[in-house]
Amino acid sequence: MRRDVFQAIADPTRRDIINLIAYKPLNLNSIADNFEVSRPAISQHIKILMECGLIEMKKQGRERYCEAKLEQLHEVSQWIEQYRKLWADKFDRMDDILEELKNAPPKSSPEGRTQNNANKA
Amino acid sequence: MRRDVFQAIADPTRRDIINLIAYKPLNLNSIADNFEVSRPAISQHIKILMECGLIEMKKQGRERYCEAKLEQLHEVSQWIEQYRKLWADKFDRMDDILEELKNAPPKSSPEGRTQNNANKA
DNA sequence: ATAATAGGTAAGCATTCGCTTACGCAAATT
DNA sequence: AATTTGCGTAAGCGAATGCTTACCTATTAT
Repeated sequence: MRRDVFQAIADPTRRDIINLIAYKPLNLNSIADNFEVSRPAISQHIKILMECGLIEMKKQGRERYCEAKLEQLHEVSQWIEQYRKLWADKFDRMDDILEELKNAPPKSSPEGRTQNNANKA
Repeated sequence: MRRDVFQAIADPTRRDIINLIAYKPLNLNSIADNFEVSRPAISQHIKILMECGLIEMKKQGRERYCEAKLEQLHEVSQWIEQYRKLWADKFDRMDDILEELKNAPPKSSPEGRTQNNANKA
């Protein structure tokens, strides 16, 4: 039972769930109302999303509010980011921006980050 | 048989394959040499990566060189990007950059792109 | 021509996935 | 107290996944 963010967002229903609660937490039944599949199916998706940290549950009476905690997307983002220069300028200016980032001093970040240090291309 | 980029990069072996050939194309056996699993297993992974456009094959004699074509990662990147402001500043300055992008006029892009127009948060 | 090499693909198999129905329990309603 | 509502989870099932072995066709080497 692999459980990582890449796996979690591979399922379209789970991405839709994230879409749905990204900006406003919802309880489980409200989420399930937006889908064709059964409530238990949604419940299982939510469980997976929780297990890799993309969702947090706030218990409130008998309801469970699901709140998106998308920090973990960073892992995916980073993996893609390392290749961005191989394709990005076809779509946007992001690679220029990244170049700037590498050359400019950090703005508001203390220690503890070893970000753009190993870039071997 | 769903076949999309999210699904394709969900498998760690496939991500490793991409890693391996991102900067230098390799033929299939050379790729397979880097993994524990059998050559056919790798061949099947390559097939999947090809089917969603992340890899192209250049036939060269009896060898097939696999070349990474990572443009399709854009789809994943975009999906994540829309939520970046919900978490990014915990890790880097990207959200500031995105704000700048929205306010600044485009640098080297003509028409035909409707990028950062709908951002409802 | 024969053998070796590169690699595609089918068949089979164990495991995982996504879903359903069924059931259970706690909180809220009546 | 009894019922309803919200939700977790087990069991079961078909389909998909990832792997293997076996076999096949092309290209290259001898």
